[in-house]
Amino acid sequence: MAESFSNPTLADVARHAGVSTATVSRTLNLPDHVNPLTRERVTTAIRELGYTPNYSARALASNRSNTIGAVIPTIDNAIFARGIQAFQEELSESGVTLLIASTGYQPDQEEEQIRNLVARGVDGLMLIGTHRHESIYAYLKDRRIPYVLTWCVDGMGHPYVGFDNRLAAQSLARRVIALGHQRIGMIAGISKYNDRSADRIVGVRDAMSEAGLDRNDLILTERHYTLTAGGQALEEITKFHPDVTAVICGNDVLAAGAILTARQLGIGVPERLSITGFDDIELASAVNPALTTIHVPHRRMGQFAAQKLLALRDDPTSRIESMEMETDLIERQSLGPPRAGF
Amino acid sequence: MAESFSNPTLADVARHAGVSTATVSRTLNLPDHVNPLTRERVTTAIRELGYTPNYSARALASNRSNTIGAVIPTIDNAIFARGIQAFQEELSESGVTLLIASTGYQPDQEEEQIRNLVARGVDGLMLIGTHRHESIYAYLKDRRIPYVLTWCVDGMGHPYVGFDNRLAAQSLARRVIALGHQRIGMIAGISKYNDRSADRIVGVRDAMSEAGLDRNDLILTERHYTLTAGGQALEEITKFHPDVTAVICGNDVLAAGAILTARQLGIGVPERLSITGFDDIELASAVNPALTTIHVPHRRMGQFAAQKLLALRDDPTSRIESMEMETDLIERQSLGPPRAGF
DNA sequence: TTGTATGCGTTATCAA
DNA sequence: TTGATAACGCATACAA
Repeated sequence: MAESFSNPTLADVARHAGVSTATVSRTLNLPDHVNPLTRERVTTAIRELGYTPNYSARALASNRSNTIGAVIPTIDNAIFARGIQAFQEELSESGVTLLIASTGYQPDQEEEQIRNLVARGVDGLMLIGTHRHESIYAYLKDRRIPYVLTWCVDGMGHPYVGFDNRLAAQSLARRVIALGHQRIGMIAGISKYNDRSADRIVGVRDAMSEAGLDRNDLILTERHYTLTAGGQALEEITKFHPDVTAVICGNDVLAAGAILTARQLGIGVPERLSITGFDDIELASAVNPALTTIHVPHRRMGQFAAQKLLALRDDPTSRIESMEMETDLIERQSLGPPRAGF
Repeated sequence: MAESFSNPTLADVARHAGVSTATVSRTLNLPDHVNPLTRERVTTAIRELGYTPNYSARALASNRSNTIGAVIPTIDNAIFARGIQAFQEELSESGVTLLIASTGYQPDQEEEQIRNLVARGVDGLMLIGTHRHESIYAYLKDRRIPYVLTWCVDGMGHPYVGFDNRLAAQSLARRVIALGHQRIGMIAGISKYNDRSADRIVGVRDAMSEAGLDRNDLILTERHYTLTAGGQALEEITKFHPDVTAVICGNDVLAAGAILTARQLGIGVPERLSITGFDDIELASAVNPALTTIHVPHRRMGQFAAQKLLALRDDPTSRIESMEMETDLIERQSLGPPRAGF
C-alpha cells in the first residue's frame, strides 16, 4: 500500500508480468503487435502496480514530447482565452498537453518564451500574429519546429490559421462610410508590437481613401483593451472632436466601454454617435444598444490550428496549408446613419 | 550554418570547450563550483554552438521537470483567466513553465487530467475547488506531488490559497437583508460538481436563517456563467416571482446579464429590483448601475499559489501553509432598499 | 510475436 | 576544481 517510495517503472511491470520491457512498451504503443494473451497479462500488471509511463523518459527516447506550446500576449483577455481553450481541447483529444507561456505584449519576452518552449521539446508551436524578428523564424526553421501563426494572415510564407484583420476592418469601415459618416474616430488597441491592431487601423484608413476621404483625417487614439480605457477614450473624442459621428473600436471590449460611457454621458447611440466593435464576443450582443461588429470564429481558429500542428506531428514530411478564416460583418443597433441636426 | 541536423548536446559543448560533460553541466547548474577561466571557455562554447539544454533529459536525470500544472474547468472564463495569468507570470519568473489542462467541469475529466500531468512529471499542481474523490488526493499523496487548492478554503486538511465562498456570500446576503429585502431570488452557477457555486448558495441561505427568514424560501435558479443565461434567468424570476425585490447572482457575469436585461425590460435597478454580483471583475463597475459585489483578489491568489508551490519545490521537506484571502463587500449602485409601492 | 541490447541527453556519485 | 561513469525510464533496431 504505502511501501513504494517511487513510481513503478516499465521494468517493474515487465517483471510482474513475466515479460521483457520491450513487450510492455509495445503493448503500450503498438498493442496489435503483441499477442492478446500476453497483452492481457501486461495490462493487468500495469493495473495492479498502478503504473504510469514517465513522459520525460518517453520524450527523451522517442524524441517526441506529446506536448505543444502556445505563446500568447496574455491569457487574461476574452479573445485569446476562447481560442486557446478550443486549441487546448483539440490537443487534449489527441493526448497532447498544452504548454503555455505569455509575453505581456513584449517582443523580447516572446523570443525568450519561444526558446524556452523549444528547449522543453514541444512538438509544435502556436504563435499569435505575424510580426516578429526574422531570427526567431530562422531559429524555428533550424530546429525543425513546426509552428502556426494565428489571429492573422501572413504574406511572408509562414503557415497560418487566421483572418485578415485589415480586410475585416476595412469592410466594417466601408459600411460606416456608406451610411454617410464623414468624420470618423477610432479607438484602437496599442499598435506597437501588435500587428493585429495595426492592421485594423490600416483597414479603416484604406476604406477612407477608397471612399475619397483623406486617410489622415481619422481621429485615432490607442488604448489597452479594457472597458474603462474604451470609456475614457470615448469621452476624449466627444470632447475634443464633437463633429465625429462614428467611432470604430479596435475590439468589442473597447466598444462596450465606449457605449456604457456614452450612455452615462447622455450621448445617444446611434442617433448622436455610432459605435462599432470587433470580435463579436458575448458582450457585444448583451450591451445596449447591441454592437455592430466583426464576427471572428475564435474557437474554430483554435481547433484548426491544433489540427494542423497535430497533422504535422504525425507526418513530419507534410506541410501546413495555411487557412484563412472568414469573418462576417454583424449589423446590430449601435451603428446607424448620422443624423442631421446633430 | 545549416549543416547541423540536430541540436547540439552537452557532449558537443564539452568537446568544443575541451572539458568533460560534467564540467559543462556544472557551469550550467553550479557556476561557482567551477574555475572562472574554464567557466568562460564553456560559456563561449555554449554561445558559439547555440546550445540549449534538453529539458526531457534533464527532467529524467534530475527527477525534476521545472514544470507546474494547473487543472481548471475552463480557461474561457474571465475569473479563471485572471488568476491563471498571474499564476503563470509568477512561475515564469522562476523559470518554471505552466502545463495547463481543462476539464469542462467534469469530475472524470479532472481525474484524467491530473494523472496526465503527474505522468508528465509536474513538480506541483494547482487545483480549483475542494470537492473531488478521495482517491485523487490519495494518489497525489502517494506520488508525493505537492498541490494547492484555489478559489476555495478547505476543512479536510488540504493546503489551499483561496477564500471562503460561503462566508463571502453570506456577508453580501446579510447586507441585502439588512436593507429590508424579504423576498430574495438567486441566480447561481451550476452547483453540481462545483463547490464554489454550492457554497455561495449555502452562504445566502445561512444569512436568511440568521435573519429569521426561512432558508427554503430562496427563489433559486442555476445557470451557466454567461451574460445571456443571467438575462434569461432574470426574466424568469421577475415573471414567476414578481414579489422578489432583490436578486443575488453567483457571479458578476450573471449579474451583468441580469442588469442589462432588466433595463431592456424597463425594470428599474435598484428601485424596483436590486441585483448583486460576485468577483468584482471589470465588468462589474462598467455596467449601469454599477454592481454591488464581492471583491475577490484573483491575481494575488494566483501569485501566492505559485509561490507556495515553488517554495515546496525548492524545499520538499517544507509544508504548504494554507492561506485564506480576504474578500470585500463592494457597495455600488445596483443594490438599494426595497421601495414601498412596488 | 518476443527478447536483447543500445542509446536518448542529463545529473550526480565517486575518485583523482 | 575536474573527469569517468553509472544511473534516469523508455523506445527501438536487431536478433531470435
